[in-house]
Amino acid sequence: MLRTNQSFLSYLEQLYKAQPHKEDIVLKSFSKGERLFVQHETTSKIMLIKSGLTKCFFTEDDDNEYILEFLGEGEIIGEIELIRKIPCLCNVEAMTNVTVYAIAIPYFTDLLKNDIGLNNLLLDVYAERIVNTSSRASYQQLYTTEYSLAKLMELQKKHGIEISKEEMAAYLGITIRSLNSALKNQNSSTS
Amino acid sequence: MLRTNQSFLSYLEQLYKAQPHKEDIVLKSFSKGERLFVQHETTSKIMLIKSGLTKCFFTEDDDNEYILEFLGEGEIIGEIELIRKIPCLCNVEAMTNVTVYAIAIPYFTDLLKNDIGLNNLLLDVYAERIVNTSSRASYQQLYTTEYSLAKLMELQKKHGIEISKEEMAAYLGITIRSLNSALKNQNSSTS
DNA sequence: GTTTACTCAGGACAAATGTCCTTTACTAAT
DNA sequence: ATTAGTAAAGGACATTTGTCCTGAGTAAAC
Repeated sequence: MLRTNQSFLSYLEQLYKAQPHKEDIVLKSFSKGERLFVQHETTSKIMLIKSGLTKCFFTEDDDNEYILEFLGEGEIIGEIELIRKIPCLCNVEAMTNVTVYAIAIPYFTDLLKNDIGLNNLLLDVYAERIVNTSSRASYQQLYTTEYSLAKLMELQKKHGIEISKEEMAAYLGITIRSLNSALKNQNSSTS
Repeated sequence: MLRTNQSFLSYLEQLYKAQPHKEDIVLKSFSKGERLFVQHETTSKIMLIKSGLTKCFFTEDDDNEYILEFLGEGEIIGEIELIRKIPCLCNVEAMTNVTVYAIAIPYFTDLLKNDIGLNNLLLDVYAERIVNTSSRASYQQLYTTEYSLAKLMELQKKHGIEISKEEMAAYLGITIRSLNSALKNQNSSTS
């Protein structure tokens, strides 16, 4: 739901500091609302979030959004597209101000081929993503909206994150109208 | 939807042949209906499908099934659980007679640590899985059942696979009753 | 041939979700 | 203060999906 990865962050911090000319990995900032990646476009950098919160989402038919995940510190983005040699699968947008390590593609490709440490870190990230995505696909099909909604509210509370109603609906794959109904039901059953 | 991986298959074939005592990788067979993995149980082998077709699915509340994917030749199973150090995430059941390469865990762990070729192959598999799973989660939320159903029927036709109605419903995350309605609608709109 | 048992499709109705539109409330301009 | 504009909430109704159950069709048992 909200993914972070401290070990990947410190791994990259080391690489960043170890650079002689600071040209393969550079720091970049994005303001709230800016897009780090745009669906269907190609990218020239791989990024790893140093601070801040982003959402990763599909847009279908130009208005319908579907949020895949919220990504926080230490999450890497853009490398799947590199590995698969495809344009950006989805949009990544800053929900707060965000700083990232932006990694040059030739440098990253080289790491992929030669650094088993990076490979192991990536495999670990991917394994976790697959577990999460699969479990979520399953329970969004098998359980009620209210269950997923409750989890989302928990997340918001726990991390002090601001998630708009639009974003909640987009994460749950329902309309705002339905979200309002679900929220109403939830309140009436809780109080 | 149906995943296969020829390059991984030939990679493992080579490893299999290269073994001096044939003890780290052994061939195993499963009859139609047998389970290669059982959800929540731990496993002592990683497997790679040499021939046949399997389904990978969650069971919730002991009766409700949700099929994640159909896995064919060259697909590896059980390694995510090893990497994440968790019990089996889901069940894997033979839909036809199946043969697999069964790989000893210490041997596989060693490969993970030292063989960059395996790491690269796995990363490629994972990247594809994440792309597929994400896209699917998205379109199952945003599109109609009929759309997904049409894709499933295509798959069945294209590969000459037998998918029961129960399995279709489990893949689509709907009940058989709803599947019947969807099938009826589909026929009336097609003919 | 009749009966029993089992499977499967679909009818009847309930619950959930979506579409469309009205109401409400708040803000800004005059 | 009045009006107009805008955004959010929810009412009314349609569609989709689910639960429960009936009835048709088939196969096995007697």
